[in-house]
Amino acid sequence: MPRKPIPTLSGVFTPTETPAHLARDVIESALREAIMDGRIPPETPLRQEEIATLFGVSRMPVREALRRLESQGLLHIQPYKGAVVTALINQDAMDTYGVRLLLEPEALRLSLPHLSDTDLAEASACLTALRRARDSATLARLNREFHMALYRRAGNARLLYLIEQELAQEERFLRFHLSAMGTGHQAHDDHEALLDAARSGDESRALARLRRHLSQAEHAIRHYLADQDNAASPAGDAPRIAGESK
Amino acid sequence: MPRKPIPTLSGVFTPTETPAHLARDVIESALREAIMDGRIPPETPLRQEEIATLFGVSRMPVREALRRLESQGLLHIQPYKGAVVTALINQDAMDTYGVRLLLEPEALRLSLPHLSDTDLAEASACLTALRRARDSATLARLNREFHMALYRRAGNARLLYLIEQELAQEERFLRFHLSAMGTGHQAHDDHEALLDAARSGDESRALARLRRHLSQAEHAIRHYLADQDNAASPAGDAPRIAGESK
DNA sequence: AAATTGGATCCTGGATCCAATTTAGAGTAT
DNA sequence: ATACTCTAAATTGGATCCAGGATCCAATTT
Repeated sequence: MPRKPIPTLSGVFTPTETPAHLARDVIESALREAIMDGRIPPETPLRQEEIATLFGVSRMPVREALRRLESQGLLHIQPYKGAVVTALINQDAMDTYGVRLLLEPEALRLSLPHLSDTDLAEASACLTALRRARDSATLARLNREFHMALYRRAGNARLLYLIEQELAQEERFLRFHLSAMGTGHQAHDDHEALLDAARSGDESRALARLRRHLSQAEHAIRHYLADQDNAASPAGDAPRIAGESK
Repeated sequence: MPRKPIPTLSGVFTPTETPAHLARDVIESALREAIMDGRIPPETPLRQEEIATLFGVSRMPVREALRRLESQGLLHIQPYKGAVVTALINQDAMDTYGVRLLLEPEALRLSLPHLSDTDLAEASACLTALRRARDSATLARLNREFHMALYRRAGNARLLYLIEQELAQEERFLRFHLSAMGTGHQAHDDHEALLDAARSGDESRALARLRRHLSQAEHAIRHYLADQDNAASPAGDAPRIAGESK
């Protein structure tokens, strides 16, 4: 009989934390990192006392850190019941691509004329690193960094902030599903073509590449999720989808 | 005589959605309202102790409330220095309009085919209420509600969430400055024309109206802010450029 | 045996106390 | 007078303690 695995926090954090900053900030960023890259999977309940002892502090800074992470959408807190890591909702992932198709081409258009050689070199470095990266976490992170390198000079801080939010969402999603999705080699060609167009400063071609890239990514994920839904019942043990358990 | 049925409690009590008035929640919403209304003007420093005694509680729930308001962008908290109410839209923050020009037309486009008569009636009700509203707070709120009524059926929750964030920013700004800006009669015509186009289902016309509306609003605010800056520093000082200080 | 109830235990919310940091002010020297 | 230093008050950050709600389990009832 399939027991549902209850995630715990054992061995998630390395005990190295240096108190360079305020405790609540250290804890907040540590928890955010851990949630983002999947070391703390969705649905995990976060006990204040447990986290406090893990970091060697009292529950107080933990509480403030949890409060902020809740506002950032990473946690769900219920009164007297505690904090639970937010589930990855498939619909949210799809919605994100709709938003990104609006925001990112505009950011690229604004940024393109101001891109320096250094920016392009950094983007290129991301691609070479992407080629030899193996684990999903690194792949997802490099993917985000590549995109941001191209948008960086857009000059609209609010726009860039929103894009970063969306990319963080995607990064978290990919960290969980990339290995099961079959790498996505076509995304690599898209990236190369996009960088190439950006190098030549060809706005319309770059925008077209970017739009195609995002559309294909959306299509791939949509297919992947549909397959998962179909395979959910007959196949014995498809990769777990967050929120599936009871 | 039929036996009297055994009475039960089903349906006697409304399933109250606010089970417990936690102090931190009460304080959070009270502070948010006060900040949005302008009872607490921008740049005001918020002392934890002062708020705590005002609400008859300790500083603890105040701290958690402040922490969340910070994440919502209404406060700015610095370590050991405390919380100050965030400044309103200024010259640097005008790029929210650039974002809105991307997000809102798309939301309208997606929503337009699914708008029901009820939706249109609600939007219309907002406009009639707008016509007789006098205070800035009501005007600003109705403006937001009118826009959201038209976007409501877009079907992309993430998109709608982002738009609500942007509209909330504008609402707070308008509450403060609408009276000084000269009401904005042209905005009213814009709204009428937009609703009219939405009623007829004419997508291209509705989108054009909306884009024009947003552009004009941006233009009006930009002008207003420029005038304020000039009036603030008559002759002697050069007008402050954002980011110039220090 | 199933359902309801009483209660032990765990966990969170809030209060109070202490430590760390900033800020204001007094005092002194230049 | 101005600038600088040092101290004390004010304010925030964190620890500890207690109260209240949630959850689980045994005891009692039906």
